[in-house]
Amino acid sequence: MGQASTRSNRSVVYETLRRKVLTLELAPGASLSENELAASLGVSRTPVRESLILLGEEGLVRVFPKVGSFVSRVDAERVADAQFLREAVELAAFDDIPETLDPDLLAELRANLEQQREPGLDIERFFALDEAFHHGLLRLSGHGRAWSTVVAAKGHLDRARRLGLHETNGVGRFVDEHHAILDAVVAGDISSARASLRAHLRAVFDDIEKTRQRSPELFAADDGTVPVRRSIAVWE
Amino acid sequence: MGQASTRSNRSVVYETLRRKVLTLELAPGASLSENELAASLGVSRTPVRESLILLGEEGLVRVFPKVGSFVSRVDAERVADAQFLREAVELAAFDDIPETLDPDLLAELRANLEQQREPGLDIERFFALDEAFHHGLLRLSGHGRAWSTVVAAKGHLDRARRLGLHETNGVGRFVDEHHAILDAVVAGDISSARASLRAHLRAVFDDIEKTRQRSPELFAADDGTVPVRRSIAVWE
DNA sequence: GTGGCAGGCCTTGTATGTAAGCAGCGTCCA
DNA sequence: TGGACGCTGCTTACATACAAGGCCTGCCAC
Repeated sequence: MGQASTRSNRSVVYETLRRKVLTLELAPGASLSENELAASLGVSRTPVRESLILLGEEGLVRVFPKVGSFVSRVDAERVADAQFLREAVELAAFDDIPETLDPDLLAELRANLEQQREPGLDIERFFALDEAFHHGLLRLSGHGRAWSTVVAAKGHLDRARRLGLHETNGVGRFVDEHHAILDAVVAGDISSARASLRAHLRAVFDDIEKTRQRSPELFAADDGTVPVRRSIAVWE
Repeated sequence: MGQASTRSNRSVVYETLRRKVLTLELAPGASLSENELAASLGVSRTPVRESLILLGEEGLVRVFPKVGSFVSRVDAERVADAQFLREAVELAAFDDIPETLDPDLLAELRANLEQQREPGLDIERFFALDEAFHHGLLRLSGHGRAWSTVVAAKGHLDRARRLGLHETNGVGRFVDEHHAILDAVVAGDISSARASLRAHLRAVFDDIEKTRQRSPELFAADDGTVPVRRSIAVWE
């Protein structure tokens, strides 16, 4: 493998696979053969296997011993779990926001929101900005490191958001809510900020629920049975 | 390897190592050579290596490429992170407690508390009961599945509690607090239950902080440098 | 005595070989 | 026609061989 940096092959493979799963480029239920992936990526089975194990721990992949590995289906229960967790963490963080905010961080958040307003914003770009914004809110309260736990748990939530994208009328409303939240924080009105953040997170979740009611087949729960082998086209 | 069940070697190795790290049987800073562990456990390097990777992801082990793997030191920052996360999740769950509690689950919790009162309670037994109790509280509100995320994040917290054990005057006080929490829940006084739970979790954390101030050397932060090689005796 | 360099040992990272097991399909028999 | 059985091909699980690089020790020069 010809990567120039010092990063391990496993890191590269893991992040590549994770990104493809989260963006639905690898569809739920798709087969993930160690051999095929290794050949596609030009590495041996070892780093691929280790990546699949890690993704399995996150719930993004299911490994059936001696049978096969598959992208996990978007499980409504796990989506709800992730929603509960992120809401709990993000709201609790607001209790610890200091009186005077870190000016550099605040400037960073404002710049982020500016970019969210840019016309013709690509949806993947929006998701990246959205992530950075929520992470930034945690950092404001000194709890930035808790974000990694949230990230690890909310894979199903992220996939569900993408599933419902074509049902959403743009992201402008979410951007407005982001502004409202930050404004309240800057104004020192924590209880208003909490209410705005809660409403925002609930709105995102309601959007997902709407999608689920319209297209329940996208949310077929993992019931422990093995998906149809060689199901969907998979890699490249 | 002669295990009779169908569990994979990796699961066994992972759980064994994890338990030994959490109980401090494997001391912070101890060297964890893949070869040595494989020989000790009678398996090959593969399942050992995969377990170390998973433990690394949890923050319980640090892997230095081409140098060695070591039990991570108890990092005060990570302890605080875990405390914040568990408090956020457990308190948020109380918002969703139903009017009528699951009677089976309630009986289970009461039985648990009974066992916590048994005289001559072994400390490891208490920790197991404590875990089950807090997990049960989450299950009461329908958020039981979030516990696994908390568990994965609070490894450092658990080790810190054990470090301070000899400084604690028994666990009776904690048991009393458990009773107070459950009583408030049963009485339907959620705000009182929240207050009791928060106080309880803070008390646990304060105990840890006290230990840290008395024995800061136990909490030497991981600074990215490699621990002294062959530091402490390690396995068996 | 002290500083620098080199070699050997140990480490993890990766590749590949071997083992064991499930699924599905085809065949054969009733 | 339907059902059971066995084979074939795939999978992951585990073991092992090889590669690449850091650390430590000891020697050597100054």
